[in-house]
Amino acid sequence: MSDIQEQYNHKTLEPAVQSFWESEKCFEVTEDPDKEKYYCLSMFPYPSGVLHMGHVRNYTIGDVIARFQRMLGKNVLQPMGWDAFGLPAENAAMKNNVPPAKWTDSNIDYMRTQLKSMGLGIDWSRELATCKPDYYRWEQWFFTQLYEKGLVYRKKSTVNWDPVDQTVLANEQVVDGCGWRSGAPVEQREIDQWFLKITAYADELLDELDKLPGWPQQVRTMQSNWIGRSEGVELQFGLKGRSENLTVFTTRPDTLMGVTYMGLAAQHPLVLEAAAKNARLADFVEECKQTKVAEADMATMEKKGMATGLYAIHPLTGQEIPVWVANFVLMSYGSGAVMAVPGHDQRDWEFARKYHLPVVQVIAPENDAEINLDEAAFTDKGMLINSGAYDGMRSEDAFNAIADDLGEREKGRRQINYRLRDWGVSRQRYWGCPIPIIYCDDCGAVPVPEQDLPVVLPEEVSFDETGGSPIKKMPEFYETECPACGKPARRETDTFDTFFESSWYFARYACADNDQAMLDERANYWLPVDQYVGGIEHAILHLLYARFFHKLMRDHGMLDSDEPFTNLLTQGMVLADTFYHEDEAGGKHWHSPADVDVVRDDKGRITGAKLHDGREVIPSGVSKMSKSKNNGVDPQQMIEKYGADTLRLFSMFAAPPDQSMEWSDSGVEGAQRFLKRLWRQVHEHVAAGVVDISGGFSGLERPQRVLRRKLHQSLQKVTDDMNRRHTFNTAIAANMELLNDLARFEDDSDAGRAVKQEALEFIVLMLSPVAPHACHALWQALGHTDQAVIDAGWPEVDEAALVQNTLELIVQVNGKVRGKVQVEAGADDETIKQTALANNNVQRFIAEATVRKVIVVKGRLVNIVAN
RNA sequence: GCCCGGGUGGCGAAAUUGGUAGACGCAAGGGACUUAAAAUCCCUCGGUAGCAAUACCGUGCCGGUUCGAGUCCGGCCCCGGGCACCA
Repeated sequence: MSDIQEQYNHKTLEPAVQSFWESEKCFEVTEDPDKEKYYCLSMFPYPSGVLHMGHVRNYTIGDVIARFQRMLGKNVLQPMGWDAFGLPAENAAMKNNVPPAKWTDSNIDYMRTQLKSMGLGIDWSRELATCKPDYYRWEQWFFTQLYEKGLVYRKKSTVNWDPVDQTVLANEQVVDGCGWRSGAPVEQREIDQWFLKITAYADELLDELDKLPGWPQQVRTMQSNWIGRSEGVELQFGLKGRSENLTVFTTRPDTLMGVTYMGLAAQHPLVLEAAAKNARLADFVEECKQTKVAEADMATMEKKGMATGLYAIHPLTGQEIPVWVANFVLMSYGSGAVMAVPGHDQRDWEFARKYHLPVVQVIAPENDAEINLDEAAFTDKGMLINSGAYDGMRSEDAFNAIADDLGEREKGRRQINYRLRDWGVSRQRYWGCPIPIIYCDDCGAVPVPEQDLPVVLPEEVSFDETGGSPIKKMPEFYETECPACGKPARRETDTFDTFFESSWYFARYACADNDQAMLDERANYWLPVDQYVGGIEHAILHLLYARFFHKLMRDHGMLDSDEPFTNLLTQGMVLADTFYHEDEAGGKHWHSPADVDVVRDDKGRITGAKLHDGREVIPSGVSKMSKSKNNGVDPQQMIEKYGADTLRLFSMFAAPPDQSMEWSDSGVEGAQRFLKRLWRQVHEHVAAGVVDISGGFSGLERPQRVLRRKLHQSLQKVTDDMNRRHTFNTAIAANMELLNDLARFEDDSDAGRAVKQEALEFIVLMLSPVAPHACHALWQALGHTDQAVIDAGWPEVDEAALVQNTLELIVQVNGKVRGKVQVEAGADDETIKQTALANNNVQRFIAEATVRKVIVVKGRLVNIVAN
């Protein structure tokens, strides 16, 4: 690496620097008690085939942070692996007739070379793939441990069923209510599935959100709302002529006297019993099954119901209340029954209006506000009316009085409820980790004993056209013996939700080579992850499951920490322009931005767009890069054309990491222009010899002092941007500004060249996390031939260089800027006031008025209030 | 429908704790260099008026708090993410 290239050429530079890092094992790390550790983790990719720009953005952010922390002297771990189980492999298997394992393996091989060409500082010795038995055996083992602890159970739950293909469909595979392959309307079907008791950890998962100041507030809020802790009352309504009760939960017991009907889920046993004797009700129950199992669909569908003929008994008044079946009540949440208060709940109100059920007001506003229950429900708290003994109480007092009265009569009790539901982990799919359970006619469900693990997923399989899981049709897989009694038994053919694998991979990286245990003491050295980086779309599910799993592993004695990720950065999406043309039938055909030239007017506004062959297409704004809009940009082509440094620089410069980022070809060219300009300026400087600046700076002339002050101010800002704010776009902009100043700084004196040497060195150091290949070479060019830039420390601010003698202040009159004044740095408020009032333009605005007040904001501005 | 974000020049954005709105970059226009092109360098660049100094308007919409609001508060509109089987 001694030959310095005069011309910037990423094609020779980048592979050379990458092989230096590889041969020197620069990023392979071990536990070092003498150094502060820093674990920087990016969400691992699904091996879909090729890297996309979302990956590039994610891994560049992670790499910039990792490299910056390394320059701060920390022992930095940055690992990588593959979230390798999942649905796309099965789809590809059917489309291309290749087994998912083979498809996945070759995707991993290709994507690994792509990642390496990005120049990421990754410790590849820890690489893992979740589809390998040496990984998933441990989650099978852990599942059996959780089973023994009672944290795992089996219950019926609802899935999307394709009645033609006779398979379970993922929500994604249901398009407009029909199976995407068969086109048949989907039905809900209840099947036995395995669940993890995440609700047992609901309180801790909620409370510890407050102990995660390094997480974005929006993610904490979303998780908090998802867990949805609410305090209310669980109460029983009797049933006329029957012995059983209906149990419901309400957060508004103060409205109990306003209950006018009850709602039951279509799958509720009482409804099914009634439907057996009532054909119309049976038809309605069938109709309720014709819906996709997704909350958004449930919430937006037309609310429908039907009377069951049953009557509930009000627990306090003894009044008879009609029991309805309602399609929006779900059997799988709570008890499958709700009490309806149409006067004070909007959904109940709409249902009541539709079916002419009575609406009773039992809460009145505490102020004299007018309300009209013919227009909408009144959902605020207030004063009780029409509620017998409770009349005149405020909602809060009535809550307690009614809860107490229900308690005394043994009809109810206070209860904490969660919106969070237990985690269903069963999937009726092939390409996943087999659930280690054996079903025996005599012994029931028996966990696979430790010595028989792993249950290996057969990899030589073929799919039929229905897309059903091949192992469900493979007796050689599912026929086995009961581990308890030895009789013939059947192996579970469902696999785990792929969130299972991604819930603990961050811990496995610490000890991926251990074939004796899931985790070892090295996990406690590296965990918790200091910085986690990934897409905002994972704000709830993945991050909540990973937090839950971490606590499970802690409570199993494998980890000491309470939370897996100390700091979280949620990156925004990558967007690009879209273009289409319409065919005669009105169908849209999307064209890749790479095939389109935009047409602009003389102000640069886009007025139209044309394909390279001249055909007109319609610009349709920006949206997330996707196959459906054909607006993806291939990172590999970008790396070949411009180099990894340019691609990294552009993706960090175009927007702050947590915002969405718009792709721009000319923006990429701008990034390359800047790198070339830096390259040229460094080489022009060193052509006259490198300068030794170890002796420090003294006796500088004013322009030299000004440049040096700007340099150290910029360093201060960039350090804060990199460390605290993670606004890499403004860190890069500050370096661009510096380089602009430096280009204008023409001073070939010894002192001038020393100032320039320092500035160039700092710029190279500050940019090296973003553009590590170019900065590696430039650091050598600047005379550091015995030290790689990754081993150079982050530069330090010279406080003496920051000192400023005069300050420029803004002068406002009534909040509007009217002038600028120069004052001595130490000037007192009175001097500042007088200087401001003396300003010519300021005088114009206060001459005719009386000065009422003068506000001096130190170091910033003076505001003169006058009228 | 529910939860969470976002909306600033022609475009991506900046303004960090309520204190100069538009840093930095892209696009565009003008110029230098060149036989020419590319590359590079210099200048202009929110709108209106003005030779200019400067003035008025301007951060999705309506209202409020404040000496001062892109930033805080209330109400709306639009766009995006998530909603438990895409990952």
